[in-house]
Amino acid sequence: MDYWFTDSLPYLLNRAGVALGETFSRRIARYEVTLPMYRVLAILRQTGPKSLGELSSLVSVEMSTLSRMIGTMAKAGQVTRIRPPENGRVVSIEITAKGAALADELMQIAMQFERGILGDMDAAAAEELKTLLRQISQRIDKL
Amino acid sequence: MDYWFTDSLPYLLNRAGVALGETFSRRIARYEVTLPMYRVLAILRQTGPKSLGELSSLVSVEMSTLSRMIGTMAKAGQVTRIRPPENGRVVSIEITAKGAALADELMQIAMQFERGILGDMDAAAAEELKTLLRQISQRIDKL
DNA sequence: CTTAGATACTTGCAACTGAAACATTTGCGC
DNA sequence: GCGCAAATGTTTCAGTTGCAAGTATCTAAG
Repeated sequence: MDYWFTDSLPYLLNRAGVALGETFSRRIARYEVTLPMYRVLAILRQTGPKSLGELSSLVSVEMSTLSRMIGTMAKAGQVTRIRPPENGRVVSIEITAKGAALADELMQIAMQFERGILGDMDAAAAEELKTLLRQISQRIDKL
Repeated sequence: MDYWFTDSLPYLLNRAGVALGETFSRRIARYEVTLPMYRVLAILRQTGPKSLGELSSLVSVEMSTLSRMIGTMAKAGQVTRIRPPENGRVVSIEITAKGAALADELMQIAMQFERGILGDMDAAAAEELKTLLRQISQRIDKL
């Protein structure tokens, strides 16, 4: 056997991803925001309004789940749903001032968190890692 | 702002992980095994019996969830629960012959899958990627 | 030997999720 | 323009999850 499961890419990726997610979730818990919610806020903050479908694929969350999530975020005053007149099927999600402020605060935490993880890791190695991760995502999409 | 969310490590990691997981799940769906179940089978197959707690941390699944999962896997005849006489608190999970055969089959698929993803990627780069992922998991555990 | 506390797992319950059904709007072919 | 298929979200419902409480076993102190 030349295959060792715990050395496989999906295993290592999942392991690191779950660990990162759990730890970061704990760090932002006091803001009453879940990790997927933070992702939505960060993306809206940095790239402007998005439709549900776009958001769904950007944050890797099922549209039905996301629809409900946006509902609670709207109730919390972090985002608003807007039906653009030019296309009544779409729902454009926009971040509010309150949501933007929250996003800024959380992204500060995220920055520190990432520094803590990458830590003394070689900056070039970190960039290489990210490039490989992007390649993997791309490659799977067209698999 | 020197921070770009969609270039952050947790984001890229999650994105790649979800994509990998979804695609692989679809590939093994016809065996009536979920991805976490496959992980359990693969680990038991390659490293022998494990307690629930050990399995839980190895596959990054909550113990309560895992306990129920092992229940359905036991019903399906893939694993057995054993109370070792020397320690009655622990439950030792062992893979059955049927489970082992299934694991072997699924790991073949996983091998092909991984080859498909890494594809033409430089073998050294892939190894580097894995090393970094291991480092990240370790680093978070002691964060 | 008894009992308090720790460990390891299981189960009950409320909350959440995903797939499928539904609703609405748009665009296309005629 | 009219009817129908496709696109986009929302809602429903059955199944799943995670936390907290419960159970069983072990360890150790007195």
